[in-house]
Amino acid sequence: MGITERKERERAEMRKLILQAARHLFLENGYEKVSIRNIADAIEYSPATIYLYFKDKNELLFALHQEAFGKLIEEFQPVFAIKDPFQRLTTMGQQYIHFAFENPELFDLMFIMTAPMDTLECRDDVWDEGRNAFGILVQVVQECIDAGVFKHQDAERAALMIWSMVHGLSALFLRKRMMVFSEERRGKLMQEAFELFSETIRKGL
Amino acid sequence: MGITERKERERAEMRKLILQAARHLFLENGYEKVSIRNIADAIEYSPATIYLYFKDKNELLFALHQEAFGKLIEEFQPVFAIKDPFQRLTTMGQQYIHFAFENPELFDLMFIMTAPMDTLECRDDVWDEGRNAFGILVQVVQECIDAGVFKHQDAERAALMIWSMVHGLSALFLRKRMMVFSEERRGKLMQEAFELFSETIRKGL
DNA sequence: CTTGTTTAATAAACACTGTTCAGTAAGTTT
DNA sequence: AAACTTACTGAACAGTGTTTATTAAACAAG
Repeated sequence: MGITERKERERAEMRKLILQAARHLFLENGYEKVSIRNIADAIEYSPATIYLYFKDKNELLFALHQEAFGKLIEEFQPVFAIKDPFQRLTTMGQQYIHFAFENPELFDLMFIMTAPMDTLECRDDVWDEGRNAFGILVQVVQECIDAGVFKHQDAERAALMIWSMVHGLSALFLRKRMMVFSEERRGKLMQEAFELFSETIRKGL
Repeated sequence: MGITERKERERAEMRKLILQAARHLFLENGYEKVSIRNIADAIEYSPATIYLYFKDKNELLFALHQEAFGKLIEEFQPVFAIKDPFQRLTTMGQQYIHFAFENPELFDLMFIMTAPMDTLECRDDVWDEGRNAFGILVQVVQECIDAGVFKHQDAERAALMIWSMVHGLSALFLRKRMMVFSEERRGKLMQEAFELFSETIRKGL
């Protein structure tokens, strides 16, 4: 009876179709302007159909959020080829910021919006995507410790500190709080702040 | 002719009444669940009336955002009494995080939501509130430099680095990204990360 | 005091939103 | 061929921000 399997396949394909349309609209117009009806129109189905494949909009956003983590980790791959552990770490930080700049909507979904997190919370699940990505950072920090670049011994603590700095810089920018600086200075100042941070932890951590 | 002045006074009072109701509902139920109709109901006016006093919802949010900066700076006052400049700085950082924890909705309005910033952007104004608050930080950092605590000489650059770290920690928590850690460890780990940062800049900046 | 004019407030509508549910039509099983 | 299951949808519900024509009150001028 390959029939149940075919149905399952069709179901998975429909989910993919919905996500594909959602992703497209999302990246094109930004989250705020994408409604279930828009997605339904794009795939030429009724809005109600989407609810047969996703519990609600948050679950759909969560699925996109998962996808986005795949993309981030993919883009992280080149840094693992860098030999020097400290340079591996700083390049990773720069990559995080770069990802935020180049994929503002995805970054939002991954690290700023609460909506996708609510699906996790209501079924009190763990945030695997975040855990894994953070795990990578912890490992790179650990390698810096092992190489004697950092004197401090708690990799997780240090990783959280680094993540916070790099995330803060990105989030303040994306949420338009870099408006304290003139448009011309903004980019340079952010780059300088990041470099200052790198130097500071190299000397002081 | 005190008549135009009275009208102006009445107008200001109405604005205050709207903001008061909005603030109340906002803090009670969170931004997402407060509609113009809710506010109108609370003050027993028609929804359309609100549009006679605020261009749109964003402008209303911007007004609340301004208020919130007043509260933050008010709560900053005690730190200026601290003599040691470095301790003044670290206490300021802790105060920022504390404010985010205790006033999540206000913090959101001030530093995370884009909506209130959009009113500034569309009338290409400057973000005075952010400028002033950041200015305070820059000054405290400058005092650390002057006292010889930091070797690095660019106060603004250092201030942006510090703001980013402290903001990142707060924002990641408020937007539920501390879910990478178990509920028990969360608070302690954040505190430790902040202290590690303080130590690191004391030694390395 | 009665005009004419300005102002403040509103009811109603517009074009949306996420979500639910009864009903239909096709696919599958007996 | 009849019974059952599944996939899908139209229509509705209860909300959202915002605009506009209309009304009623406050004010100014003759």
